Amino acid sequence: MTDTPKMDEANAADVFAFFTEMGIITQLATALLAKSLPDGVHPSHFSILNHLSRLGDGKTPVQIAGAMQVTKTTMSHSLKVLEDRGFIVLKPSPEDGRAKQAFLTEAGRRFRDEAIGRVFERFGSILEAPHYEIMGRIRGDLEVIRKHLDENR
Amino acid sequence: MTDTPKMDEANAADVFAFFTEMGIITQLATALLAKSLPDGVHPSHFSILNHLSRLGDGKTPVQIAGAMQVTKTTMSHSLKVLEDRGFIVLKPSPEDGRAKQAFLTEAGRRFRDEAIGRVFERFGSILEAPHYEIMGRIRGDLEVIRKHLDENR
DNA sequence: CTATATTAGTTCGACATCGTACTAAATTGG
DNA sequence: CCAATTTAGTACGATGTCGAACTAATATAG
Repeated sequence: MTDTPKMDEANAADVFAFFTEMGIITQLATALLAKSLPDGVHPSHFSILNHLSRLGDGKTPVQIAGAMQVTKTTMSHSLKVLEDRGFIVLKPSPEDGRAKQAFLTEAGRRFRDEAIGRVFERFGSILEAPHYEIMGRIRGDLEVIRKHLDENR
Repeated sequence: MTDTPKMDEANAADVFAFFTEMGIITQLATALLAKSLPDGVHPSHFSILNHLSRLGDGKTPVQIAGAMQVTKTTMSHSLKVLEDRGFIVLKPSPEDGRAKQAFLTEAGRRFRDEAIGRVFERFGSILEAPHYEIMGRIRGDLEVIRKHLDENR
């Protein structure tokens, strides 16, 4: 009576279809985002800039890596790219000798603001009212799934 | 009066949250899938085997690439990996001199069947009734979004 | 029919991402 | 306090993915 609800064939098909759908949507959206960005700026780079802009800079690479759900190895590489482009600067943390902190430069902030304009424009020209409705409506459901997966990885 | 519904700041936040949520879920699910597979077998490889098993083999690389939403370059590489592992064989198409066809080998079929067992086991041990309910319920909504993005890329 | 355009697949170079292994700094336990 | 452990970041190699350019085969147009 205390059985964990087993995944049967019926569920399995739904689960599979669900994650497939998720993957394809993510991939299409990422491609769309990539089209809105100048050559050489990867969507992941934009995400980092956007993260620093929205939630404040001064974060450490490990913190950003955690937020972006990538390994610190990847973040180390991405931050180097952003630094080479002059969009961020990395300073040693005054509080922790091991850590660094990432700060947006003026150029980085400007780039992010301009890019987000183009991103909104492109997505806005494609999405229509029913899609906004769906996105708003199922957001809570997605959050439930995401949190559960995150807690059980 | 015929304005395309503009994306305003309110929508924008929802849209952003939506795609962020989608990306994270996809990434967590992919990581979970990767954990269910033996070393050296990438989730994308498994997806190809699964596709051939579910929808029938004999498909051309371009067809598979379309279904998996990757470029034919990527598919060419992936199929080579699968062929090297003895999971598929590529034969020239008898109907089109340019094309090839991918067929599952016995080993490939066996591998897929065993892998999907482990995948179901792992996902089944994590997902619970409410999650199945959500997945089934919002599947149609996701399909709407996916189709629309697919038609407008 | 023949020239042109399209399509299937590969090759090549670039790059994001990851896992492993390493160094240095901080934290914890005895 | 000191040793052992944990944590932040980097270096390196492997691999999945992509875009551009190419070849060969098919389809189309005149």
